[in-house]
Order: sequence, then structure tokens, then C-alpha cells
Amino acid sequence: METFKPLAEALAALYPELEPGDFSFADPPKVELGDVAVPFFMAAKKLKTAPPKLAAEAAERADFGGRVLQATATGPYLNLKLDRAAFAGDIVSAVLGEGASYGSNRSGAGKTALIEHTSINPNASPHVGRARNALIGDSLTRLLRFEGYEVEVHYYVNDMGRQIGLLVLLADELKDLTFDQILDAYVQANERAKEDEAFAQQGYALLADMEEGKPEAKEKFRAVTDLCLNGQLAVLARIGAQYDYFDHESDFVRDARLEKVLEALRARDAVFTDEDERLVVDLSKLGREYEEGRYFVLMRANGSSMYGYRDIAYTISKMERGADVNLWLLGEDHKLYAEQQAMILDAAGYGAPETIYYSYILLKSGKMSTRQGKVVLLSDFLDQAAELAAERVAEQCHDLTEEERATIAEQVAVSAVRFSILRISPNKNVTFDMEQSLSFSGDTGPYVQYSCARINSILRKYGELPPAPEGGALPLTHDAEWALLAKIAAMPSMVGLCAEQRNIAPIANYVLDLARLFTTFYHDCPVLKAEDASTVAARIQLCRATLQALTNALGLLGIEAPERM
RNA sequence: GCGCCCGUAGCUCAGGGGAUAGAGCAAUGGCCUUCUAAGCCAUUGGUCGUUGGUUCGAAUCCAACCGGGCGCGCCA
Repeated sequence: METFKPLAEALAALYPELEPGDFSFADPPKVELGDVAVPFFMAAKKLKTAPPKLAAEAAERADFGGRVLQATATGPYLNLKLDRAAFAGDIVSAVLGEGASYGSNRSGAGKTALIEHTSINPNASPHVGRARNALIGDSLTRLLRFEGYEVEVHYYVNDMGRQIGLLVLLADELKDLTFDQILDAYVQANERAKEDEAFAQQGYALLADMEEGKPEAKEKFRAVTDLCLNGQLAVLARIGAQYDYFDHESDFVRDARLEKVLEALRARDAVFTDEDERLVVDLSKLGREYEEGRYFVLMRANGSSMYGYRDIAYTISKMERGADVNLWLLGEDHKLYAEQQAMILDAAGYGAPETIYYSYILLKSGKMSTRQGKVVLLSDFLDQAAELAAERVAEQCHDLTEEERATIAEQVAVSAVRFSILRISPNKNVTFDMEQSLSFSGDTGPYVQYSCARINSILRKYGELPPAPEGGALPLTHDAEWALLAKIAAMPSMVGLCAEQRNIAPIANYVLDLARLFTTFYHDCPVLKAEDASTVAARIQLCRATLQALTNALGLLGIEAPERM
């Protein structure tokens, strides 16, 4: 942490073998012990001595200057009592000085990133399982942009394939299909294909026409997939997900680049035509150790291409854009598939994107299934959240205009939905609980927003704000103030780690911690009615800094905080 | 069967090898003439799936097993 760097330097100065990086800083388990703790395990290992001995030595000898009031060794830890006011001044000045970019490490400055996410099949309104992809992808995008990357977001439109073909067929019969009817139609089309062989064959035929690029087929497909995509994007836009490029699968059929891939595979003797006349890759020739997943089919016997074959061309087109970071966000069910793709792409000399996986959101009744219509739609989830939020806002904010209240209700609804999904580690299966996800109290997005509203309320009542402090001490020495300051100061390292690990879940937990610490401060330390004017002024600055940190962190989650709620 | 992911309080989840494992929900009891009660305080609640191993130290790392999820040749 930058804030404590001088302390690390003072400790490292004691031993020529040590560097400031050998020291880390942690919260002591109890405030009475100190304001910040330094574990001596790492340093002791380097010096081949016992941690408690080293901590005791450091307590005795280290020269921290005036900013450390007391240094006490407790076992392997060195606990420091700080000149809180001095650190408070540093922290608050840094936050208010950096403003909207506070928390960024600028690790992506001058770099580009490409991310493909969401890429839902155009066959139905998105359900909350798919929303996990969109929300993680969207938040990662925000995180990378915050870190300075220039990011382009790609959405792959799977406007081909048998199931879409069936939907197109049925749409032809139904006429004037609307987006709201698409899920039903999709389920119906799949049911019918199971029973009606002729219908199923028609689907394949239509697909073949599409692949050959027959204009009539293309037009029919496009009408249905555009209808669906636009409907899906409207829902996704509501939760704040935005895309820069829409790449259509149908544009990657018979791509010339695939010839080069085949050549490379032939050179490694890794591709063959099997007994059923299919074109198949033998991944064991490319180093795959397991029999499972050894074969990867590129083309059917009738010469039509498989999804995975077209996808190779698409991924190459993404790689050719030359981004410094190339991310591909996928459900865990695509893990083997992505590994197979990567092996082929590597063999062909293109390299593969970095993959990020997330696990399924399950229902109490089991896995969601679009084909079976067993889903919780994101739009239904949002509608319910918005309805509940509107009721609350109507109770709390009757002096606001209807329009203002509607805006707040929507912000709260989006916050509840996004937060409930984003706060959970992506590799964890979750069982979706509508009631719990619609809660606005406790560990929720609205709880954090509520903290922001309280801060805004204080700032509003205070009136015209003083200029931000530029260094110098601030009289913020209460335990609750220090705990809040320490958490605010921890934001950059938290953000840096999240960006590095491509994981946004810890941001949600950080924001909860910060909101809880603010609430403790709010109850323990009156701001407007503090004992003297300088304390009032200092606490106002702390409120501003807290609001800035909360706003920035919430922004990474795609959540806006209303000024009132 | 083989591979990947997960297993922490009744429920949903946090916990980058380190001090006495933390939140929320649910339950019980308190707190609104005091900066927003979408809040706060208190109480109750744990063999960190099991068994071994590595380590001065393991919820965290390794192995095996048990339980759940996902995947494994003409779906996308």
C-alpha cells in the first residue's frame, strides 16, 4: 500500500538484505493493539531468523520519524500506533485529488484489451444464468478501462446453426413473431423437431442454404436473429451492458484463413477424414494426453461446417486485432471446447485468447434450460426488483417528482440485480433464490447505495463545500474514522489485484466493507454536530473521500448511487 | 470411467500459508423529538466434507476418499 511505503522503507533500512517489498501491512485483530500491523514472517525467512525476535528488534531500532507514535512487538507482529491525523490528511488529499480515478493503478495505461462476452444465442430472452456472463464481462470491461486499458467489447452473434434454423422455420409459419414470443417459439420448434422428422430435415436444409450463402435463407435468418438480438440487447442495456462490435457467425463460414489452419494441421498429421466422411482433428497429435476430447469434428459428411470450425476463424479474426490482452468469457461447460480451440489455434500459429470461466446459476429445481423453458428471465427479475424498489422509493421520497423517483427505483433495481450476481465468486455454483436476490437490506447493492445517499444528505445539509485539502493533517483520530480511512486507502491494491486476476467479486465485498465502516462512523461520529468547527470540516472531507471511493468502486460493478433514496 | 470446478454457522456467501475463522439472511431482545430505521446495537449459532501429508504454523498448499456441478466425435 502506497500509504505505508515510508514505513516499509524505514524497516528495510534496518537490514541491508531487506527491501521495502519484504514488508506487508495488515489490520491488527483489535484496535487496542495498534493502527497497522506488520507481520515479520517473510523478513525472518530471508534473514533466517525467528519472526518474534526480528519484530522485537525492529520495535527497538526502527526510525519511522514522527509519524509512528508507538511500535510494539507482539509475537511475530510489529504493531504500530500512528499519527492518525497525518495519515488521514494524506489519504483524504489523495482521494479527493484523484477524484473519479482514485483507486486506479493505471496498470493498463497505453495498452489495449479485447473482450468477448455475453454472446447469447439469438433464441430467447436472456435468463439470469446468461446474465452472469454479461455482468462479469461488463464489469471486467469497466475494471480494465478504469486501469487505463483501451478496451473493445465484442459480442458474437451465433446467427447460424440447426436450432436457429428450426426457429426460423417456425417463425415463417407463425408470421409477425415478436420478441416476447420467441422463447415459446424456440421451445416449440425444438419439441416439434423431435417428433416431426420432416421438420427436422427442413431445418438442416435451411442451414445448408444458409451456409451456401443463398440470399433468401440469409434474409430469413437475419430477420429472426436481428429481432432476437435487439430484444436481448434491450434487456442487457437495462442492466448497463454495452458492446462495441457485433460479430456475426455467418460472416465466418468458409473463411479463407481456415485453409491455413488446415495446412498447419495436415503438416502435423493432426487432421483426417473418418469412416463417416467427417473432417476431424486428432488432438493427440497436438499433445492432448486424454482420450476424452481427443477428437474435434470440423465438418459434417455433407460438407457443412461445425460451429467449432467457424469459431476458429472468428477467434483468429479477434487475435489479428492485436490487443495486448484478449479475453474470452465462457461458461464452465465450454472449458474443454476452449482448450481444444486453443490447441488448434496454437498449432496454426495464431495463439489463443485468455479464457475466464464462470459456473452455472442453478434453480432449486435444477439446471436452467432454455430449450425446456425452465428459466428465470433476467427481464422478469429486473421487473420484480423495479416494482419493489418503486414501492420503497414512493414511501421514502414523496417530495421528489415522479420522474426522479422512477430513476431512483431503476437504479436500485439494477443495483440489487447486478450486486447479487457479481458478489459471488465466478467459479462457484449458485442456487438462485429470487427472494434473497430481491432483498434490499443486508449485504446488497441497495445497502451500499443507501450509505451513499446518507453521505450526500450530510453534504447537502452542510452547504457549500470547502476546497479539498492539499496535504497537511486532518483531525480524524477516532477508531471509526481510522478504520474507514484504512479501508479507503486499501482500494488501489484491491483494484490492482482484481484486474490482475480478472476477478470482480472482491470489489463487491470491498464495497460492502466500506459501506459498513462508513455506517459505524456515521453512528459513532456526528459530522454536522461535531464538537468543533475543525472536526466538522475534517469529517466533511472524510465523507467526501468515502463517497468518492464508494462511487468509484460501485462504478466498476456498473452500479450508480442515487443522491437520495 | 477420465478431466475441470465447488464443499466454511440452519440458509446465502467472505476469508491471497499467519494473531481468537467473519458478514448477511433467518431467530430472539433492544434503538426513530438527534446528519435518511433500505439503518444500528446485543444474544444465539462452527468437528472449515473426511482422512492423511508438507510446514515453526493449514479453511488456505499436496494426495486419497466422500458429496454436488460441468464436460468428454456430425449441439452451439
